[in-house]
Amino acid sequence: MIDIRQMRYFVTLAETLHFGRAAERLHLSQPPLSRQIAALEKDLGVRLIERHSRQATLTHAGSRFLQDARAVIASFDEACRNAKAADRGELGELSIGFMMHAAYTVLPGLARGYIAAYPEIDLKLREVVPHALIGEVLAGRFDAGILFSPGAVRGLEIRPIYQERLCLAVYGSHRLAGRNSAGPEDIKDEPLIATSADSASMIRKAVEDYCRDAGFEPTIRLQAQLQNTIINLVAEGLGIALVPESMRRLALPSVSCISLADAPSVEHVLAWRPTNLNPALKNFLAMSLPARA
Amino acid sequence: MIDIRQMRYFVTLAETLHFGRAAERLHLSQPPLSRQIAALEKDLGVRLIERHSRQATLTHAGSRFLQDARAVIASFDEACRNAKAADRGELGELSIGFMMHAAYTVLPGLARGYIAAYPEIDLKLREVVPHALIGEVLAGRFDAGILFSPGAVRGLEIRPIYQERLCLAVYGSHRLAGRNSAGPEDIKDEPLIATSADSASMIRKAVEDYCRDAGFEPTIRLQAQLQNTIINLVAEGLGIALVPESMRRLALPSVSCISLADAPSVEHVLAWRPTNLNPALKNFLAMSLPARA
DNA sequence: CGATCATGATACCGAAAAGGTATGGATTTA
DNA sequence: TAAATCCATACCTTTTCGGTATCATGATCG
Repeated sequence: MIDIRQMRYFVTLAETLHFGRAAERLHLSQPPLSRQIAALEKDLGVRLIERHSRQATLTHAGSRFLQDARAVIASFDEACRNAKAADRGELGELSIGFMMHAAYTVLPGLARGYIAAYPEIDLKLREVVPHALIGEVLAGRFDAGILFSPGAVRGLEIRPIYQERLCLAVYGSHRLAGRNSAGPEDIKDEPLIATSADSASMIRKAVEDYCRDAGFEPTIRLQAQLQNTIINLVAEGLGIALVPESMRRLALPSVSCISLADAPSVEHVLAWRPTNLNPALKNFLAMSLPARA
Repeated sequence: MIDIRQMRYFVTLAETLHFGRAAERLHLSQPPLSRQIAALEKDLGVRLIERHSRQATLTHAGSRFLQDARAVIASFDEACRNAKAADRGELGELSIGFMMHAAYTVLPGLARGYIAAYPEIDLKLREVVPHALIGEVLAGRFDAGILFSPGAVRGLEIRPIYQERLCLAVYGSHRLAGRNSAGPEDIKDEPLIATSADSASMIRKAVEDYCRDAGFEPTIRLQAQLQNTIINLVAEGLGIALVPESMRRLALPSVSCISLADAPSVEHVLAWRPTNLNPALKNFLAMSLPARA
């Protein structure tokens, strides 16, 4: 049966039009080359090269076959290279699910760095509401997720990549609006706006712990799912809120963010299934280490 | 070394994810398949398939390799098919040089028929002034030429494909203008417009022979290279001319073409080098036979 | 929990194929 | 006409391939 080796032989022969020199270039003696070419022609049922006493010439079929064989060999070699590249995690696909907060903190740098280092990886990024993310990663719909630390989850490996402090968002006419910093005592009797426990429970928990450590229960007036909503409601004067510092970016002019003494913090983590064999994931994880600082 | 056979094995294996069934489909027993896959993986330095006790799964590199291998195999098989098709003259290139007259007679039908029968042949048609055509065919710049019969030419095979009669082109106010037919006696003392001997010598020769057979020498007043020019000069009343009947098509309204008794004729021939090995030429020649009538 | 089954790997053997050396035949060159 | 060039062929050795038999490892089932 015809194989790629015969194609390589033929291409070299076609380039030299000389059995002896082609064989030499192939690190082969001349008779095996003659035989392989003859076998190739026999299997194809087509004469590819015309042997004259002085110099050989390609037949029309041979010259067509030369074109095609070059293309086949190139794609063959590329297939082999691609397999290795895919194995090294330099070629393929990597899908990352992330919660919205990550878009304001670690995601941009991480994605930029990864794309620059692995341009051949098709990086798919999709935002997912935080509480759905763990399930999606577990189900294999994402190679990794960026979310607030959910504690230990069976079947997931988790690594902190970013620690973010909360700050106090107040509306312009609020009594704290001009302050540089605030402490837990300042929010003791303030009605707070917070995320519902099921959407971004880590923030909610951090807020509650912060208040409890100071000896009181927070007064949650309003619950919203999205941080944008919370900021908006603060702007409308319906209450104040503890929000991640990165949310400053989407704070409206009428909202000011005040640093908190001993500010509570929430942790961004990477989560992935340790059984995930996507080689691209390894590189992504390796790259996410230096970015930790 | 990796070869295309291992790729085929791998593709089948990847499609079944089962060594036993893949081997069966390949008309092979299972151990050789296992060994070939192992060898493939070893040569690539990449694990392509994960063996579990219940079912095998592709690694990421394997699934990439599957895509690529399919493409390689397809192009490999196509290269082989193409070589055969090229050898049968169904794929490749065929260049035909033709004199202008052919565009009014045999060329359109021939080209249409050939293109319809051999759509994968890149048919290159180029008009060439008649007296240059023989040289170009001899030099190999055309696979064949369509021209007036030049008699025997060393190194060329020649085959008549069309016999065309000459007719008499006269201007509107000429005394013969109303006639249905004419004979040699009618042009005895007429000043004729003819092609120069070096451009379309066959027509010139046919005209001269026609007159000489009737016992007189033609009076050539004007010589032109192109038939269009001749027709134009006739229209301008500078003389009358014997032109191939197909030239009626480009006759101006003021020119009428009159049939000649015992009309002289010129022969269109195909000319090609018998040493030309282009398989497409054989088919073209075969096809030009039925068109002879 | 042990027997059985399914699945792929390994060991070993004979057949096929590949490459090497020596040489022959045809044609060109000196 | 002798020498040289070039590809084909003959023959041998080595390598590779596929086949059979068998083993190791988990999964399945009574």
